[in-house]
Amino acid sequence: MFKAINIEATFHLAHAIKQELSSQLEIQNLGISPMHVRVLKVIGQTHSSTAMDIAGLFKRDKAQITRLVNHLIDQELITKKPNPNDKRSQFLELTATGEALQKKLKALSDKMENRMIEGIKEEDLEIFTQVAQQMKNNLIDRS
Amino acid sequence: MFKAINIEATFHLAHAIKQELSSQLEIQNLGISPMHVRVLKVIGQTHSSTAMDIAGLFKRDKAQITRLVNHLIDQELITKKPNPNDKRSQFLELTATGEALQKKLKALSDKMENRMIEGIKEEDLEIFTQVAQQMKNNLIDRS
DNA sequence: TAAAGATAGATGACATTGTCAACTATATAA
DNA sequence: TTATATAGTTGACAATGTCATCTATCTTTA
Repeated sequence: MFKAINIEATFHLAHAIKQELSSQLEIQNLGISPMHVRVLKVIGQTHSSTAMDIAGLFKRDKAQITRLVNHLIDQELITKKPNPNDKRSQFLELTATGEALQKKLKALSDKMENRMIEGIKEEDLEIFTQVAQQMKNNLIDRS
Repeated sequence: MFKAINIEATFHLAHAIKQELSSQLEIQNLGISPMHVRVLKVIGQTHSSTAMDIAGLFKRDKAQITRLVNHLIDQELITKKPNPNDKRSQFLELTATGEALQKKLKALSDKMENRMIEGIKEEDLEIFTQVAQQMKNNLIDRS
C-alpha cells in the first residue's frame, strides 16, 4: 500500500531546491553556501538571536552553527554583540554589508520560490505547507 | 508577500526525515546510511538498473553513485552482472543478504512514513505529493 | 572502415553538511 | 558554596555532493 512515496518526493524536492540555490549563488558569485543563506536570513529577521537560537531553530548541532557563524563573521556579514543578561552568549546582527547581501538574497529566493510555485493553485500550496509542517511535527514529537 | 516559506518548510521536513531515518538505522545497527537505503531500494525495485540509471534518477554525480555502489558491493548487499549490450556498464542486483536487508528496510520506512502521515487527510497527502513533484519539475525544467 | 566524438564508470581532490566528545567560561540550583 | 546546567569553541571525523581527469567501450560520421 505505501511505498514511502512522500519521503522520496521530499528528498527529491529538497535536492532540487538546494541545487538551484547553489547554482544561483555561484552564478552571482556571492561567496556563500545554502546554509549560510538560511543563517543570514534568520539573523536578519530576528534581531537578537544567538547561536543557540539558530541551532534550535534548524535542529542542528551547535558546533555546526558556531562554524557557519564564524565564517559569516570572517566575511564581515554579521557581528557579535554582547548579551548583557548572559556573558556566555552573544547576539548576532547583520553588518551593513550583510544587510545589502541580505536584500540580494531575499530577491533571489523570492524569485526562486515564485518560479517553483508556478502553475500551482493557492489552496494547494497552503495544503502543501501545512502537510509539510505536520509531517515534520509527527516525526519530531514522538522520539 | 512571499517569504520563501515553502523552501524552508521543505528543508525542515527533509532534515527531520533524514534524522529519523539515521536514528532508526543506528538503533537497528544496520551499518548503512540514508543514501545507501535509497540506492538499495532502487536496485531492489528495478532489476537491471545501472549506476548511471541511479545517478539520473537521483540527479547525483556519477562519482558519488560509484562510491555508494562500491560500498554496497563491499558489504555484499549487491553484485554487478555484465550487461551483454554494453561492456562499459553493469546491471546491479541484490544478493540474498541484500534482499533480506531490503525487507527490513521496507518495513522500517513504511512504518516511518505511516507515523509521518498520521492524522493527515488522504486527499491532502495526494496534493502534497503532487505539489512536491510539480515544484521539483518547475525548478528542473527551466535551467 | 577508420577516426572522432560520446558515454559508463573509476579515481583523486575537495567543498559542504552534519555529528560527537571534550573543553572553557559563565549561569543557575541545591 | 558547591554542583549542575548551558553557550559556545575546538578537534576529529562521517556523510553527502561536485568537478576534473582517465580508461574502456560504444556510436557516429567522414
